[in-house]
Formats: sequence, C-alpha cells, structure tokens
Amino acid sequence: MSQLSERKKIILASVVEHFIKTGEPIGSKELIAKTGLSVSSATVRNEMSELSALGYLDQPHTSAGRVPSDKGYRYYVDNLMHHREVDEISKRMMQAGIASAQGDPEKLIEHASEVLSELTHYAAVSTTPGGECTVIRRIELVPVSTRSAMLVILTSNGILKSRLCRLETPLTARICESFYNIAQSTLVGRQASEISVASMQTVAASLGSDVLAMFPMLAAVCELAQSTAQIQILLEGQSNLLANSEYGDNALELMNFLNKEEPLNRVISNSKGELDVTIGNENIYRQLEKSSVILAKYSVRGQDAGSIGLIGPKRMDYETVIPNVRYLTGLVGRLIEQALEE
Amino acid sequence: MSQLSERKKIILASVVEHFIKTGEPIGSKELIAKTGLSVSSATVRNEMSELSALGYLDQPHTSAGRVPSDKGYRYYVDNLMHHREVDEISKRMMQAGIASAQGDPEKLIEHASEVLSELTHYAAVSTTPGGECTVIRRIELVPVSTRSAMLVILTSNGILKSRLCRLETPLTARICESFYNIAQSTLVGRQASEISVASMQTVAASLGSDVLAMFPMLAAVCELAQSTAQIQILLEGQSNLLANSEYGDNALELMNFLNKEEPLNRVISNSKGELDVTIGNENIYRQLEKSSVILAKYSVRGQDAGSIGLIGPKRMDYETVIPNVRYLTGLVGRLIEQALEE
DNA sequence: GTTAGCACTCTTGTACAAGGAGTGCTAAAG
DNA sequence: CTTTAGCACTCCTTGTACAAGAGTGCTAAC
Repeated sequence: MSQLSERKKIILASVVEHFIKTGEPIGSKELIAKTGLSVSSATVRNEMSELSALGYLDQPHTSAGRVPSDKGYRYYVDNLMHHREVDEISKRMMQAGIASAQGDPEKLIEHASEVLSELTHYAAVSTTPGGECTVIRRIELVPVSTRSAMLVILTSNGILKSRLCRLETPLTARICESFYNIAQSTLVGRQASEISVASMQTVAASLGSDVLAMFPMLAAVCELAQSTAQIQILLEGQSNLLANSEYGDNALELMNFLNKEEPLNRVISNSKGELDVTIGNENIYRQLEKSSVILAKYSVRGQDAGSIGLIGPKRMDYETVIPNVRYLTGLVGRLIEQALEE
Repeated sequence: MSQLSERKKIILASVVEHFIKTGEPIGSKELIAKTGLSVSSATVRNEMSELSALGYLDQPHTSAGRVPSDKGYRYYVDNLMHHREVDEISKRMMQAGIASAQGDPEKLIEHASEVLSELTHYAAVSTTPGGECTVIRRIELVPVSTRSAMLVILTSNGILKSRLCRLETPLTARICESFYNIAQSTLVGRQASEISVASMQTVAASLGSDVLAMFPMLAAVCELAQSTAQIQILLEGQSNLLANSEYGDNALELMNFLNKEEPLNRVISNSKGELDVTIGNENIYRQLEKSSVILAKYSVRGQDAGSIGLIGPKRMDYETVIPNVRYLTGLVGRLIEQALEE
C-alpha cells in the first residue's frame, strides 16, 4: 500500500503542498512548472489518473485539477512530509505566553492554548490536568467572620482551588478542629473523584449533633474536590476558523459542534499515541469531516496528564504546525513538573 | 422630534417588528395586511415616504420595501416598544444557571453570561466585579512543604484567589510571622490596585537580611492582588452570531473584533445608564455598525460593580431581550450581596 | 513508457430578457 | 387638505444562452 513510485510520491506531495498553500486544485501543466519534473503534461496526467484510481487524489469535477483526498493527506502526513524545526520566534512566543502562568496548571494550559491558536491561526483545544489520578494533598479552613470561612484545597498535580463558605451557625474552635480531623483522616490522600456527596453522608452520619454546623463545609469541600478532579476542556481561537473559506456555510455548524462539551471531550479522548493526527472523515463526528485534528499529550512525571491540540481545515500547514504542538506539550509538561518540585 | 402622528408610529413600529421577525423589507401592501389599517396602500406609501425623509426608514434600493434605519430602531426602542414580562421558564433557567456558582463572583458572572447567551441566542459580554474599589480583606499564607506555600487572598467584593508559591529558602516560623506582619500592616485594607511592584519594593527595603527569603512571597502576593483588581471581560456564545445572515462576510471581522480585549473594554465602559442600548452606528467602533449592544449594570450594595449585556444584530428581539438582561443583572447583584453578608 | 494532439467536460463570466415587487407621481374624489 | 386609483418607472431576481478557459481522457505515434 505504501509502494508508490518515486515519481508518484513527488506528484502527490506536490498536489498536497499546492493545495495547502493556495486552496486551489492543480492541473498537470502547473504541476510540472512547480516541481520541475522533466516529463510532459500527458505523463503527469497518466500518473495523476492512477493516483486518483488508488484513492489518493480527488477531482472536484471532471475538468478541474486534482486535490488531495483524505487518504492522500494521510499518506502525506505519514510518509512525505518534512518535520520542520520550530523557529526561534515561535519558541520565544510560547515560552513568553505561558511563563506568566507558572504555578497554576489550569492557567498554564489556558495560556498555552491561547498562544498556540495565535501562532498557528487555527483553533486550539486542550484539557487541564486532572481526572482519576488527582489526589487531595492538603485541605485548609480559614475563618473569615463568625459566619463564613475560606476553604482551600490543593491536589497532587498542583491544582489549588478555594472558595468562600457560608455557615449556618457560628464557627467555634471545636467545629474547626473537628473539620480538620475529618479532612485529615478521610479526605487527604484520597482521589478527588472519590469524594462524592454519598461519601460525605457516611462522614456526616458519624458526627452527632455537630452535623448541622458542619454541613455547609462538607458540602463545599465536596464541591471543591469535584471541581479539582473535573477535567476542563478549553477552546481558544475559534474565530480563526472563520477565515478558512472551505467551511463556507458549515462554519456555523462546526462552531456549534465545538461549543458542546461532550462531543469535544470524546474527540480528545479518542486520540491514541503521543501525537495524533486525524484527517477529515477519519474523525468520528461528521461535523469534522472537513477538518483535521492534531492532538498531543503532555505528561507530568512520566504520566499522561492532558492534551493540547489544534483543529483546522484539512489543508492545515502540517509541516510547521505539528512540530509546534509537539514543542508546546513538552514545554508545558516540564513547567508543571517544575512547579511540583518539593 | 418625537412628534410623529399616531399613524406614523403604527407604521414605524410595524416596519421594525416585521424586520425583526423576518429580516425582510416590507412594502405598503403587506404592511396594510399586517396592521389592519383601513387606508389604501397609496396613503401608506405617502407616510412611508415621509418617514424616509425624516430618516426613520431606509430603502435597500429604489423598488424594495422599507427597513428601519438606526434612527428608526432608536425611536422604536425609546417610544414604541412594549416591555414584556420575563416568562417563568426564563427566570428559572437564569436562577438555575447561576445558582451553582454562588460564593464565587467570577464564576457567577461567567455562568450568568452563559445562560444569557443560551437564552437569547446572541453573544453575551460581561465584566467581573473588581476595579478601583476592590479592597484587600484578608491574606493567608499556608506552608505546604519546606520550599512551597499556598497564598490566599480575599477581597471586599468576595473574590477569593489563591496560588502556589515556590520559595528559594526554607520557610521558617520567623519568616512566616514577618510576612503576616507585613500583610497585616501594609496590605490588608488597602485597595488591590494600589499594590504594585513599586510599592512592594518599599516594603522590601525595610526587611534587612530577610528580603531574599521573602521575595517570592511578596512577588506572588503582588501578582495575586493585581489579578483580583483586574476586571475580566467575558464573551460567551459568539457562535450564535454566525446564525445571523446579516453579517455575511463581516462575521469574521466582527469575531476578530470581539476577541480583542481592549476595544471590547471600551465598548462596555462606554455605557452610561442603568441599562443602555446602542444601535448600529451609535457604536463607537465601525465593526459594530451592523450590531446593537445592550448593556446593563449590576450593583452590589448600591455601587455599580460590573456589567452584563448582549451583542447581536440590529434586528434583535428587543422586547424580550431587554427585560431578560435587566432581570439577570438584578439577580446577579442580589446573589453577590448575599454571599458577602457577615 | 512517453508524448503530441484533440475532442470532451465542466466552470465562470457576461449579456440579455422576462417577471415581480414596490415605489413615486399625478390627477381626481372626498 | 387628505385620501385614493392608476400608471409609468426602477431595480432586483431568475433563467437562458453563449463564449472563454482550464483540464482531462483517450488515441495513436514515437
């Protein structure tokens, strides 16, 4: 299947690159001018005809030039494309863009998405670290007034969240201490996702008369724990997609699709390897049939922590964009690790 | 200037309402059918002709029907429109949408924007509370390990922010205490926006040899204070705008405009009254010439705290949308106040 | 295997006519 | 002075026709 003649490879690569650059089909004559092949246009036509028969090229209509099919893009990405070095300016931009958010992993990912979409002019998607492996590391309760307190929670992957908590009854020292005991014994060291309303009820049952005073705090800690476990999906720079004329009237449909949590979640979790490119109809959703999705995982301490990627038209500039995404995930992983050092 | 005959008012209102509903111009004949006016089409034509001369109506071309001009919309909004009651379902949706975020004013505003854009199918903009009047209410430092600590900051308007802070030297009890003293004496009670790198340097100067150990914390507290003072601008549901065909090719331009912080900021801060409608070219930016902006302020304890509003095509459904926005700002203000009660 | 030549196909742009919707004006009626 | 019928006029839209241009596929010769 990957046994294309050298010449076919040159022709296929040329069609893909031309289409990526211009968005226009290319004909046999123009292709010769571009590649410098020393054969006649008829020969190229024969080759293109075979490439069409093999499914690598499409024709918008009988007498237009050729454009790459999904299979053509796939072959290009897997076998023909050069992986460019990330240029210094882009590296700087990425570093500068996320440096300000060190110490807060969620902000870090947000900034990373922003800078990536700005750099590439496509839409960036990403997931914050979290999920199953998030463990509660620390819980603090700080009284603010007699009827309110700040609750702070820190997780193993460096996520820090806090919220104000209003109380039904005055906060006594005894209640405070009791809360600390509970936090220490039944919450710290646990997976954040385990801490549900149900598990709180077991705790509450053992409290006797303090249950009323404690209730708002337990509810708040529960909510807070869940929000740290919750992986957030970020979408940045969607408006970049509008500049791509291939979407035309489908732009609205695509936007609506991207703004729905659940399918987007499935798209992201569907990616397999370290870096994964999904082209057109390879996507599980019809709404992405005109798009390519590039997704790379960032890892923290050797574990997959989340993904950062791009969504754009199939004629994305793969050669420069893929290295960018790869570089960025590396950078993000390292920065999160740094923040976690003891 | 507002002295239009009753009949002219009926006609103007009818043109506006028809255009809001259908997006199409309306002619004299169809207008009679719609309004039930018992005059001939020629009479209506004369009236329309005068309304055009007065600048309330436009003609896309000589032989099309009439559409409202900016001035026509203005007259409609100011004098002709009915203010509908907010229906129960919408009220419920708004309440439900923001209830889950009580206790965190920023989340509250975010959810409010989401629910508003969902409800109206326009783009929602909003600003979080903050700005000049934000006063630091409380600062806490919680050691996590020898080399890191959590820093928590609470403001007068209920915003609670925290971040992890990495230290150069081990955290001793003395350093902790020293930090508390500084926080208590020079930070708490101050306006958050006053706390700049410069003001920190004055503090640092008085520290002697502890300055090195203290530096990361001071930098962090400074950054945190500034981020609480910083008003955030939220934009939600931009993709709703794509469904409005009047934008056509300008959709991209509009989106790009809306995604820039600074001009959007100016648009919002430009609103005057309690609730402000800006139509088409009344906007200070050309990019909004095809849009209307509705902005309402929410207030906390009698002070303006921020704005929530909508951006949509000029043919927005003002009658239902304006009451919605007004209701929502009321709700938001009350909820923030509740969270602040001692 | 390669190439020149040619008929064929399909898109794009222009031109033009027919049809329709709506106006503005005039002159007569209320 | 207001209202109305009537009519010519304008402009958009739709459909058709036609020519130009680009590119292909095929055939036959090299």
